Amino acid sequence: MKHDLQIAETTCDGAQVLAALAALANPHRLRIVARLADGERHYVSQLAREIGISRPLLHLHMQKLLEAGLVTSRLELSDDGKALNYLELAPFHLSLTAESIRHCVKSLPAPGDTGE
Amino acid sequence: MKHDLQIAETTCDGAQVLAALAALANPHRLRIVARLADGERHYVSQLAREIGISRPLLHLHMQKLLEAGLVTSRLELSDDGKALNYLELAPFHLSLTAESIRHCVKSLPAPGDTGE
DNA sequence: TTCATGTGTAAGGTTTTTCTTACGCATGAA
DNA sequence: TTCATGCGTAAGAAAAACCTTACACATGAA
Repeated sequence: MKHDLQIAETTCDGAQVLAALAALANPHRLRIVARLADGERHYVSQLAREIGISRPLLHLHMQKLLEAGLVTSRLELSDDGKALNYLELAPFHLSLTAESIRHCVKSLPAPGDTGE
Repeated sequence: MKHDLQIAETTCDGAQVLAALAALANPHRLRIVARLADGERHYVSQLAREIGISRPLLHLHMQKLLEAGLVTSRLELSDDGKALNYLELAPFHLSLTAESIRHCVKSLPAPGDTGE
């Protein structure tokens, strides 16, 4: 069985939780995720039109979702030879509670720490 | 029975979800929440010392948590007459999935909309 | 070739967030 | 009074996020 990206439950990597939160804390990116969850397949130019934002802007937001691991991308060749970049949701479940936060904050680098 | 601030499950106010995400998407604020969940009571000057940040900085982050409704504050008078501002966690449960996001994005104002 | 489609990214400006320093005001104790 | 504690907030710098415009490259079709 394939597991979802279970965030903040058992694994509890503070940095990962933080990345997911930052990635989702934006209206455009929430809309992107929402679209990608509608059962259809979407490539980036198409998705940009659907959401009503420019392609470079979508690319920027897409990048954050990719880096957080919430979205994956796959380049495909269409029938007429165009290279289409299809986006897919990485199934995730972010479950946050004061208690779960208390737990996963322990794995956060200290305030002045650079993580080295 | 008193309910938690159930975010993104049934209520699904897009703006509220967004506010909660933005409020939590910061390492200092995660630490604040974590501290407030340790069972002790904390007033702001004390909390700032515990976390290791300046009081004005804590005040700033505190503000975001207050506005998102994740934290409440209550002014109390100590035995020696000082006014202490005690912070408390509003019990919350943020459960986010692609599907739940798809649902609550519907209640988000349109991209160019100012919400009026 | 020219056009319409797709891909990416760099440069620059605006806006927001983040943080520090410096105020001002109140209290009780020394 | 002076000091240590608590409270809040304003002003300005620094950093990060956000967004637009413009570029470069590829393909198939007209």
